[in-house]
Amino acid sequence: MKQQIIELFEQAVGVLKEEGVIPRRQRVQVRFDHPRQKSHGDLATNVALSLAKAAGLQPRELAQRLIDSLGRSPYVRRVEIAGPGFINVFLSSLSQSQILQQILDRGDNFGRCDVGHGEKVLIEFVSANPTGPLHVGHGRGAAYGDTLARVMRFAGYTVNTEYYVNDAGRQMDILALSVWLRYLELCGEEPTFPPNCYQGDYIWDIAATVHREDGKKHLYPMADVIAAGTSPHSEKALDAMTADFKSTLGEDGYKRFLQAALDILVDDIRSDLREFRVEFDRWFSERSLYDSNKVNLTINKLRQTDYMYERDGALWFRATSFGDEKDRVVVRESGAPTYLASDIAYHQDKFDRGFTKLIDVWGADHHGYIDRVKGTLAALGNNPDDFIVALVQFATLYRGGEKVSMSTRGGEFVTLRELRQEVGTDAARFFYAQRKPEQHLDFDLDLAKSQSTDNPVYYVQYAHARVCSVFRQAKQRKIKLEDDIGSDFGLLKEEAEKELANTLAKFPDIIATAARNLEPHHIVYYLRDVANKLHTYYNAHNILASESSLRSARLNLIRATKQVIANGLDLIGVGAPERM
RNA sequence: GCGCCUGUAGCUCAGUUGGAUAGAGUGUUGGCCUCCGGAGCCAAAGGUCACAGGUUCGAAUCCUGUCAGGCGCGCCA
Repeated sequence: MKQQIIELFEQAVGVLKEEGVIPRRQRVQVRFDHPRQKSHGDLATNVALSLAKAAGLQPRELAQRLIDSLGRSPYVRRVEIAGPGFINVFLSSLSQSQILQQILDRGDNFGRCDVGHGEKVLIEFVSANPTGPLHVGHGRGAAYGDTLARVMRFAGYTVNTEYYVNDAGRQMDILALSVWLRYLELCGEEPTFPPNCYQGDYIWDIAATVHREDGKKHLYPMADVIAAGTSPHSEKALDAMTADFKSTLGEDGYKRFLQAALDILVDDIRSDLREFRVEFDRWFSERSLYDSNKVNLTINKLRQTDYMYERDGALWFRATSFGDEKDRVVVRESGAPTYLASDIAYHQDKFDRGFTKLIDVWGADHHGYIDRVKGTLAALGNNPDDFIVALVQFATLYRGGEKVSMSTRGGEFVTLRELRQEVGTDAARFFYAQRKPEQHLDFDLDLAKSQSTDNPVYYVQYAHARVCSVFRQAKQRKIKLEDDIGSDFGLLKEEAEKELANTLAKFPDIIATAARNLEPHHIVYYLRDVANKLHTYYNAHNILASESSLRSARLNLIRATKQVIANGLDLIGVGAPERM
């Protein structure tokens, strides 16, 4: 509907251009928004204000000229000039009927639009190291990334989602070592377990699996593994330990522990996310980039540019040329590539696969990493603006008004699984979806858990269930619902009905805004608005008790409402229950 | 010290890319079911949009500076 009004005004602008009132070369973007105040009409535009200078006219005068050149439309009841030169448009009741019919016709597809023009987008999110279960911080990234993917798909982008599995590198060595040490304990040994190894109980579970399947096959004396003369607590000593561990067990032994850990941990993460209603199109292995030699190839390509140099035996990327604070090491003095090396290869690979827009969802603590990745991509000849990082701030949990303390280091954190079990997936996803990503999130566990009026999830779901309930009643009273198709929406003259219909009409706009700005939280606020309008209407007017043709129109109005709520909730990964 | 994010009602937060008299939820106070689900509705009260300048028809929004909080500044990821 809004689009049609925009076109109407664009034509009027065209006419004025013909007449020379507006300079022909002037670029004009007609925009309409929904005024806060009802007296300002259904839609309002500021074109006259923004073009006044170029036209050399007073804004109000230009507004009048525009209105004079306006074609007729059955959807427009009247237009007026207001304030400094706004043009307010009042829609006809026909436009209202039109939109309601459209909602019913399009059903699950109502709200779809094409702001994306099919652009190929790759959204990478979560990508937590497979070194333990996901915690509530990952949960926020998961909820945001998944919702964003759904919204962008709905808005006409071709979206793929990926989880980048960091199954290579130093952390993996430490993981495998941690499992082996626990395995030794299961074999009856008493190894010293360094504090910088992984402490979580799940390491025991993995070790137990290997122990059960392989027996004492991998039992070697600890002495072979502890490098002489180093403190067992330093990072360097840990590196020495992992190196000795690998040579002692050999390639096969090492891989046995690593793979056992990866299989269990990645599976666990996958099922955890699935129950959170988050599924990925692809789980991309970091190791595969090494196996296919892509890391080397990409680095060699970079070497051919002026942005790489050697210093202190290491290979550096000249990140400062791209606004980064300092240059960055890509290949260490030891010859081992850094995390950046595989990241360059991975992101270049995304472009190579034909994606033209890359969106990465990262924790806010990684923001210092953006410039260097952007820089490498630019150095490789890509447009750095096609690489977008959405930073997600951490969530702080509150229970009983108290902050729940969390430290990843000691393995003492609230897991996503615990959160799900405590508050449920619906509430958890709804709470995450409420905030824009860069906002700090205070997550009130008691509120999310409460099955009461306080909980905002129920407010929206209740509206949906309520409509379902009316239809159940209608059925019970043997009201013929077949007649509802094609009912006369012109009969809906109550203020509350117009308000509700008007709100429903905004849905496609909300989707477009959410997708364009990568801000799905708009949908949550919108749904609350829809629910409120529905509840208000419901309280003020009796639907089933009204005369049959009016009743039919009213039933279809709330049926359309139910549809919009269901569509919106689905986008944020929350269920729309028929009863509660 | 430098960089990024944040600062809006008692509390938690929106604010449609610069629009008209800044809005929700929650909390407080007061109303509303003989009736389709009261997990609901209506109303009142609550504001120096952190502060100071600037840009213009017009600023919570853009620019500069200051203050406060969070995060980051590794040949870790």
